[in-house]
Amino acid sequence: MTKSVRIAAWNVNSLKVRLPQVLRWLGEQAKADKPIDALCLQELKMSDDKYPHRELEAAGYLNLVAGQKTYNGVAIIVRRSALASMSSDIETTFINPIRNIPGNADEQQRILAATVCFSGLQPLRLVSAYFPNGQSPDSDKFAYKLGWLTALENWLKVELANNPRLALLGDFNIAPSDIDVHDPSKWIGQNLVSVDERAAFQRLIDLGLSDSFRMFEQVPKSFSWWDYRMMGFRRNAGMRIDHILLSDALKTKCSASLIDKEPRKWEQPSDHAPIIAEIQA
DNA sequence: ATGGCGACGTAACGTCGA
Repeated sequence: MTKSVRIAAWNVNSLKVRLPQVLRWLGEQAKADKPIDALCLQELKMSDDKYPHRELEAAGYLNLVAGQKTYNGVAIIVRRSALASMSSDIETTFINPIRNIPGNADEQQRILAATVCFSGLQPLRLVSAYFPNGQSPDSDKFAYKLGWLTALENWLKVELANNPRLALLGDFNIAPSDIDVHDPSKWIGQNLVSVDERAAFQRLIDLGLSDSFRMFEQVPKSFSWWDYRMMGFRRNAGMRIDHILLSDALKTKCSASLIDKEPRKWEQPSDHAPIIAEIQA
């Protein structure tokens, strides 16, 4: 019997508001016999003490959290029954956890990494990432974004050497190519698509990471984020800025990569859709 | 069409996201 896991990422834009949808999505995926074994969340917008451990544990998931009030905040959620040993202990489930980029002092909670051992699979190194937005190329926030990207690249080089089976999942706030933008002519040089950001994305690829989504045939105009304004979703005026990057060792094991637009259609949705990659043993 | 939506904090709007 072939063993596989589904790993996913979702920028929920406030877990306080979106918890019911996270639970619904996890439940529907499981019911459809496509359970999510690991879910990396971004933009929790809550401190650690507000995290809904109880509700998610009751649904069968264990949680590692790097929270922050108001902005940012990331988590890794794993399905207990998919683990190699059905632990209920966070310390033994999430091995070698890392919060933030080592050596890069930052108040903003944007990186959470841990190694997880699923039943039937070699250990997986999961990195839940919320890249800075950048606001606009002439802003201080953009300079922060570029500095952060360099720090990430330098850290991941080491992390990949130590953990060959690595997945980087989350909201990259970069549309890697013009086909990831609904109207590229309107976006030339702007935040999310600028030459500097795309060069930084390419440097991550050059470390030995692959954009799992582009390993498979996809329908044109596939996006992961749509502006709440201007009826962005209804017009499919979106961007593909959420990604699952896989190391070479995982790339060969990946059997599917997709964006699930369904939750974006629900009442009071996040502006991002969840993304999924399937990894075979 | 440069604001439009939505969440947050603090208490009727400003700030931020992308």
